[in-house]
Amino acid sequence: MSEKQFQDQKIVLIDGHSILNRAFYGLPDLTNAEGLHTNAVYGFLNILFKILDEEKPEFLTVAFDVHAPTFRHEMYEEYKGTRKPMAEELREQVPLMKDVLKAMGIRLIEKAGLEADDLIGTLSRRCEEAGMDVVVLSGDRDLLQLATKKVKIRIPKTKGGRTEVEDYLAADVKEKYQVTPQEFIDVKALMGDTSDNIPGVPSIGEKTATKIIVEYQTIENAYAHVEEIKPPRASKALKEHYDMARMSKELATINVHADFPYEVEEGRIGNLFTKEAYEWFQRLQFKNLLGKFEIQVPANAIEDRFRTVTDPAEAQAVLGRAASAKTVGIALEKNRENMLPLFSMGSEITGAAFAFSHDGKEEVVSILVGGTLTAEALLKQISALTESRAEISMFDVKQDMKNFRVCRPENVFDVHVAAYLLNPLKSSYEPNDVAREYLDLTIDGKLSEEKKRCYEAYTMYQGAAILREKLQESGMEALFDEIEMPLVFALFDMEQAGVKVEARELKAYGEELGVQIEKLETEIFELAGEEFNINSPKQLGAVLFEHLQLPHGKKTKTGYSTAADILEKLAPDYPIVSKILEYRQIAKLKSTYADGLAHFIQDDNRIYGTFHQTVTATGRISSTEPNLQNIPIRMELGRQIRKVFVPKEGFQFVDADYSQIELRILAHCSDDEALIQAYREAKDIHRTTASQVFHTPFEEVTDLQRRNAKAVNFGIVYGISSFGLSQDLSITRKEAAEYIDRYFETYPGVKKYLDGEVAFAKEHGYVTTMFGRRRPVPELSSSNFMQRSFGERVAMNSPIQGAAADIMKIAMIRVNRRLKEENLESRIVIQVHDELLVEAKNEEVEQVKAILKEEMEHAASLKVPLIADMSVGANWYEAK
DNA sequence: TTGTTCACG
DNA sequence: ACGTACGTGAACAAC
Repeated sequence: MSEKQFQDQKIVLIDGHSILNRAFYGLPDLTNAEGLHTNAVYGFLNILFKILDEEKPEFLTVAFDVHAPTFRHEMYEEYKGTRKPMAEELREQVPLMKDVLKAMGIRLIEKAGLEADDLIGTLSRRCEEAGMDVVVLSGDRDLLQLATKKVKIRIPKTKGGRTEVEDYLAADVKEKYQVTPQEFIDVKALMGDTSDNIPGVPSIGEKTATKIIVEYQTIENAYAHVEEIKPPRASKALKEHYDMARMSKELATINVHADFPYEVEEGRIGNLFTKEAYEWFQRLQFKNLLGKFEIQVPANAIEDRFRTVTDPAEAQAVLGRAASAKTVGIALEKNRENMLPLFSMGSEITGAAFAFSHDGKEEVVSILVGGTLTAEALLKQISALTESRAEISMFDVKQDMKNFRVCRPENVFDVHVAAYLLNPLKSSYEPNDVAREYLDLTIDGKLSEEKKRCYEAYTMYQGAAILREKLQESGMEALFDEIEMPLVFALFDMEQAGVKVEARELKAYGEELGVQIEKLETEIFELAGEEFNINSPKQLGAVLFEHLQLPHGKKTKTGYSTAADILEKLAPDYPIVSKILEYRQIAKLKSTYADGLAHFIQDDNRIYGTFHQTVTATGRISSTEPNLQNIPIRMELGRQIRKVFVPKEGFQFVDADYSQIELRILAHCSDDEALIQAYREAKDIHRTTASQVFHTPFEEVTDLQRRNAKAVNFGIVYGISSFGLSQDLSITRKEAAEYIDRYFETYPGVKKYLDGEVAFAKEHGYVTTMFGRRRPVPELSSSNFMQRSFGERVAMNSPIQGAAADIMKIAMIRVNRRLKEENLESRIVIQVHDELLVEAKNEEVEQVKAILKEEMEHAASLKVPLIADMSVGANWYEAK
């Protein structure tokens, strides 16, 4: 190696086994489709890319021991005599790792008779002498002895799921361990290291070892002054075991003068993202990492068929052919970030891709706005296409409607919604996920925008047929066609309507809360005798349960629980606790509702929230930005906020909510005679249950008995457990179990039904609602008791909660349709699971009430009556 | 980002 | 012996 040839260039040296080991224990078990374990390889690559990104080195080499070492973790277990089975899952990833690194063209080094430590030590020394900057990556602190001014040791640590890296130059070692890297060896020689089979000197630990070396630098020098060493215990130990210390030092010293051939140039980093690497990443299903590849290896030849068109006449011709196709996949691109719904007409289309089959030939065309083709013209052409008889397949139709007002309910297929129905448990349904999962088409890598759009359109085109078939196979085609797709448009209308909010009154309400908060704060600090952040569970826990010594209840992972149910038990005895509860309540109202809602009020005094159709596991709708489904009602102070939700001038609110829809569904599905009878006779169901469960005449049921029975009824719907019920009612588990037993004696059909659902779920892996909606229950096959119990509760709850959601969706579609067909100006503005809020024109109120009642009560025909209660008011508070 | 708390059905 | 009621979303603190 010629002198200073590589001056100021940088090399990264990696301790292969050690990093692989770290990655393995830092990540949950991952396997690819073939069942290969991949977590260690995946973790290694992530750390590798992170380091390369930060260091930007010219050279890279990964060192391995020739024989896979017994991993540190296992040796420790062995030493403790509690050895666990060999981590075969890790062992099998070693050759895999090497293959992947080779595919990326990375220099590997391993030498019989030399440990990776020695290879790295020697290389780091040689490279430093060649004038290079050296970065050593290892999970092992032994390598700290290699640190110099130019050799940086980097040690990745997994901290709460994320990897952080500790960096050590020579000075950093000194700072942290009080000794130089060279002296670090001597410290270790004294203290020993069981995991590395370094004996050390008995009775000398880290503290004493460090003290001795700080004073004497080496064990040899320490031995020369052995009589002076304090404490006497250490002095004696060193005198007796000096040989051991010398031997330990030898063992602990990394050889930096090993003899093996190596040319720096061999480690030069080339293109890591080779075709071979891409294939490996695909096989191992590292889809996040595929994005790093510049080159796209086409999964098949479709990309060759992509075309880009910018000429208006040609665009017209393409869309003309599309209009006569059976199905057209469309992907639209807009210019600006999503606008507020009210002004969304301002979004401009910048391009669109279309995929379809014409005369037996597939076309995938990207049309670009610009030059002679205007946004307006393109949008017009697209509108004409959506008016044709072709089935239009898109992703997230509601969003495209907001941007461009395209599509008709009659001929549209929303891939997003279809993918959700097929598996409602996923957290996202990106077009690329759909392509990979259903079309076996991996779309990754850095692609031009046009190509991305082509792929998306192609996915929509192919996806429509494939997803439809899957929906049909799983009995959800009618649910999709008759409920979910029409609902897209009902939700769109609802979002467009928005809801009016009195901004000034909301502000006044918030200010009033602010005054109360300040007052409470002062009082709490007074009672606590100190000031602290009441919003911090950690600080609050410290004040209550440590400083003030209040009896604490259960603990959370991070400390004492300060949840309301714990504090409520203390409130009667400690005034500070009830003040805190009050503070919490009011602070929540101010931050989340008063201040939170104010953000969303537009210039027209309306709030336009988003209602999501593809979020919940059960089929319910969810609401965000803001969440309009959790506006306070239970407590009077919070309930006041509903007064700021108002209908516009000349309108009133009509609110309609289902009466106990879930219990009625339970009655229907379980076919339980007594429950059906009770509902048919329009009896007070909680009182009836109380009367039966507590063997008390109907007329003599006490309020407490009724309240308890109500909790049991709720519990049944949630998938009852005696523990849950006992918590809710503050009774013993035994008593709760008795309530449940008596409930099931009263309603044997319910017991049979719930058991049946669990059995079905165990056999098939999913449950369904009466409308065919599925929810997978993977937890049921878990070996973990907790998980499995959760699965059982889910199996009992989902068919009921899901059916209620289905029924409400049907009602919404029909109500919305009738409001429009009957040319009314009234609109649904909010849905809260079993409740619809309608902004109704004064003259239309009676008609709206009739429509709501009729459509809600007849949305499904059950064995018991379905009842919806109506109420009219000048704000949401009054209309409830 | 993750955990805790709490608002709703 | 385990440690829970079912389904959501937002604010805040702390890592």
